[in-house]
Amino acid sequence: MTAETPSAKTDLNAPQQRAVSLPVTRPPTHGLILAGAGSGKTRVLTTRIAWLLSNGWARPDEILAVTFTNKAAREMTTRLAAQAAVNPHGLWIGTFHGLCHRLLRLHHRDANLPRAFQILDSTDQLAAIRRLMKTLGIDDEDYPPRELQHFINAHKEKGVRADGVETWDRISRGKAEIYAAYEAQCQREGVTDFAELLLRAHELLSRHEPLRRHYQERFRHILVDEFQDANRLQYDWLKLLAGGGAAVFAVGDDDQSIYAFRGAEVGNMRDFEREFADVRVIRLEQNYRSHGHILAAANALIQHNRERLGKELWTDASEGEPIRVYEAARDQDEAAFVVDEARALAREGIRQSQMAVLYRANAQSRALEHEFFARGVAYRVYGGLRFFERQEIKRALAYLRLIANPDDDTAFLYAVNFPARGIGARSLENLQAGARRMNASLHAAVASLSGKAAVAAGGFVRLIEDLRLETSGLPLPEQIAHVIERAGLAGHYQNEKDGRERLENLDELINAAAVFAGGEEGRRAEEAGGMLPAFLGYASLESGEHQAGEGEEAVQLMTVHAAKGLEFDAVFITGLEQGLFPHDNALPDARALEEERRLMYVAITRARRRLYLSFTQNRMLHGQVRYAAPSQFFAELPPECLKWLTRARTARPDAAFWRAGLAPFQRSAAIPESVEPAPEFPGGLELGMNVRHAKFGFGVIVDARGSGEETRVAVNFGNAGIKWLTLAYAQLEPAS
DNA sequence: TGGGAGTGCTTTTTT
DNA sequence: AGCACTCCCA
Repeated sequence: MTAETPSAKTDLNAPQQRAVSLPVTRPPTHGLILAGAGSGKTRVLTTRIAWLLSNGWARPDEILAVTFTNKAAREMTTRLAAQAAVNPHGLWIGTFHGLCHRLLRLHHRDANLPRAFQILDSTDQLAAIRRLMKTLGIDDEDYPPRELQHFINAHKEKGVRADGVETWDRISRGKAEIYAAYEAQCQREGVTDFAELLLRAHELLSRHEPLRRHYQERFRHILVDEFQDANRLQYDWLKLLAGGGAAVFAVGDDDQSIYAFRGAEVGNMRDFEREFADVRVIRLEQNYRSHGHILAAANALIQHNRERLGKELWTDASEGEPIRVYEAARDQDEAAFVVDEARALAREGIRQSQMAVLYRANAQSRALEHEFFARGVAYRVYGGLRFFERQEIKRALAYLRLIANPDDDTAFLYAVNFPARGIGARSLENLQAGARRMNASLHAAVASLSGKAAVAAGGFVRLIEDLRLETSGLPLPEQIAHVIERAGLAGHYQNEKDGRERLENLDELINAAAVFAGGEEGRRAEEAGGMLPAFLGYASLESGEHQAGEGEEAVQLMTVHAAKGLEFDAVFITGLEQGLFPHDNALPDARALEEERRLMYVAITRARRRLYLSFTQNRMLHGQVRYAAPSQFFAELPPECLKWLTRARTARPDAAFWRAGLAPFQRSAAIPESVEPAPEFPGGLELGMNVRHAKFGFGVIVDARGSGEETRVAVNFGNAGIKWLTLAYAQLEPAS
């Protein structure tokens, strides 16, 4: 039976074939593969690698494959391993950050880093900045730490050190000074942050000629996934590495660029074409994933963007089912709808793990989770609170970090008085002052204390020293288990009322360490002689999501960002309300709005067969009820692709309506809580209807309370805000 | 010093 | 709503 069918799945189409077998020449021919959603991008990448290897064009160690997320790197490794005759172990496959980390560990001396240097995650980084400002005595009113964090990272991502920052006034000079002080602090403590990994690795290679030559000559083929997400520094890093004549094979889709907010520059794709001598551009436009209606909707939507390289997806597949649209009164109802449908789909034979519920922001998951849980439908949430970011995990890691590197002040402060050992704020202030005087770490400054504080802090220093001695030579999981016990974390959480789950997580940490130590990275670290630092690095770079529950049969809940690169039989895109998706922050900015639209494009193209779009009239967010009109994206989708499960919103707001300044996601005036929601209200009006008011102009009815003559309605008038009006007096007219 | 109550801020997205 | 942070009392 199967032998008769031409196996479209294993054969490549013509452009794919051209990409995979792009000739290997000298000087090199580079490839820029513009690969639309669902056009077989990952397959082209992995097949290209297999092709290079099996035809003898390259040895495994001559290949470098870079991705942006750990998930993508794992995926690529798995798919390569599945291709016969390819042993993925010799290859360097990883994220930009992971590879730079690896490079820096190997050459920490040349990079001017201590052997056991650590990586601050964004929370740690913010804490470090706050601490720094305190030491410097800088008011955080003048310089909000978050802003500084962004300032520092943005500059690092452009490859700019503190001494290269352009300043023009007092504030910018101040920021540059703090940046410089932050660099010095990190250097003294032996820590890096995410952006530092890239910048440091770039500097290492650009300054150290023999090393640069070594890697330039080693990597003959550099393959890049999701190239549209590269920031300036990452692009420069590639350019540097490829400078010795390596062939670059970059795959990307400008329509799926959704990380401009953190520095990704789609412009890199144009620069690449210009700056690399011989670049072949190949477009992959045939979509193998989605049914016709879904693809048509995606195409129509993205056409509203102006800044595009131009590309239109097409498919052989039939139109398939229409996209179902559902309007709910509130977020709970939306969640109930999703769960109902998920169950129905399961009865039709779609596996739960093949269903995804997507949302714009993590905060939206709560209502959904609640409903899934209450109805006993298996689900799994990605993102949100990551494993390695949990409080108890960070506490345990802080002790481990101190064992590896006692100068890590961030870790010191996180561990020193937890569990409580009588080292309070006062002692710590003294300690920090001492450290500053001595220009030394807190750990080193403990000797400068006197009195009771000296005893307590000295005890802590001794504890760290003891832990180091007691665990040295032990296998990693046992080291961690010992630290958890001996540092008092286990005891502390045993006594805490909801400490059970935390203890379980700590066990999970030991587990994760065992897995790490047994895996390839662990083996590599073993050889390099630094298992603990390597594991700590891994913990910083890896969110730890795949640790538990991977591959379980459950409905997948995640943000749209997290869904990029994945595909599902059935997809629910929820919270399609103006102000939420697209998000408020993006509305005034045309470029940001285009990014929101690309995000929506990514969301739509995740679906193979079935797609649901849903929105609510009001939603509980940040503890407040907010009201909204349907997302403007509804007006950008072809009506013939949509099937409204609730009353069709024919009165779609047109462009002029939005321009009129309706800001539909504004905070409401207080709801009259005591009054029941209106069951119905007179005058031919209803919820969601566009109306006109003599004084306030156009608006949308977003809520109604009371009955009969007492009926009051909340109308969102955009700039004028939300007003509660008594229907009997307000003289509202329906408007289209 | 440490815990409990009170206050204000968050949340867009992630390595 | 939840969380971090501050303030106040045992």
